Amino acid sequence: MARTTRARWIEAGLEALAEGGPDAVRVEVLAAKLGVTKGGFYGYFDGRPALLAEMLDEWERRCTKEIIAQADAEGGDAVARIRRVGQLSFSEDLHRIDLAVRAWARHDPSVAARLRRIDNERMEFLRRMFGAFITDPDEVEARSILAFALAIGRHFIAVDHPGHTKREAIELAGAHLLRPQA
Amino acid sequence: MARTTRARWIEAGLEALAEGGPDAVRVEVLAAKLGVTKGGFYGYFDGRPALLAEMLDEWERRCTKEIIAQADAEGGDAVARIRRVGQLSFSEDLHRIDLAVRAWARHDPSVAARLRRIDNERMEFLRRMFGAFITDPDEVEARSILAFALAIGRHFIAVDHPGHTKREAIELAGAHLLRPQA
DNA sequence: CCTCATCTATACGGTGCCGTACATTTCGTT
DNA sequence: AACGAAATGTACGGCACCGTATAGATGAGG
Repeated sequence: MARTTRARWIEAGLEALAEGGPDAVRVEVLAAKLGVTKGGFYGYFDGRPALLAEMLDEWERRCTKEIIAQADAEGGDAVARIRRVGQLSFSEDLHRIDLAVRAWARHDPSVAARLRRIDNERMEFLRRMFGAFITDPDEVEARSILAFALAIGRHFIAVDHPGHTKREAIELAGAHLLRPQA
Repeated sequence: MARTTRARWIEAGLEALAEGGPDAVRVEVLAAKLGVTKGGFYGYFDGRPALLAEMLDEWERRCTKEIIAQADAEGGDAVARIRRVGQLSFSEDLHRIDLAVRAWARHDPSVAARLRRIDNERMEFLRRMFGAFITDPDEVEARSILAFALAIGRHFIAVDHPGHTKREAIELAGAHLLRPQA
């Protein structure tokens, strides 16, 4: 049994969310993508809103559990850990969903509330890391925000960097933030 | 005549876009909001896609013409001008549309192309301004990106700042970027 | 092999929206 | 005041999707 499991619906939902935002998460469209009809869907979920809620649960789970734990566990100095978070927590695969959730949160308070929990955890992590080599708390806060804003903002900004690849340009900004305190 | 002008449809469209994204721009909904039926709409526009295109035209016009010109015109030193751009170009009213366009651009290449034009202009402005008191071009690029990312990213991040208001925290980050070169 | 629970396909009515066709109102012009 | 163009209202067919009902397929356990 469980030929089209609950998890597969959620996965397909997250994929659609990443691709086209919450409005692209349509039951019949997901069914088609899964190669079935929507017949079974309503056995698993109490309608479309229920699916959206469970998608958010799943997203939240992935963010909290897997990411920061992993980054913390592997050790290394503060700079190395920030770098790793910049590549894990903000890794491509998860990021597509993440960015879609952020856009979604801008006009849905309940999503915004969930995002706030996640973001506060990430921000706390950044503060700890910057705090490891910077003493001035205002400076820690400033760099933490800038690092966060860079990680998110870069995906919403469409600029060319004459003389650099986009990646190099972002690296430049990252290096600026990781510099020892003046 | 022109009781419900072309401009009113576009304005309502931009408002809906800011509020709920491109999927919220529905002809019949806008009509209701304008207190008319959709009867007249198709006299002005060649369907919904045409309205979306013209909305983008209007947004683009507002960004380019009015903003940077105004910021440049008023003069002042580089720091003052960056600050002004941080409050004009990134002013609340325009920003709501701006952010919606950014989210939109992530899954619509034609929108992304328009955004790229706009963002390159803004980035050029930032480079000029930072270039006025920083010599190292890599440093200029780094700070420009960070400033841009902060201006955009802060609206997609939902963090609390213990001991600060959000505004104060952003100010901290801004001050960090505007500091004279080490 | 048969049976029952589980999952799926099909069919249906309802809703919100698109775009068109045409009738109707409104207002400047004569 | 009457005309005609511009703007609007009304009505229609179509589409995509939701959620429900029900019948059929499928696979585990006897």
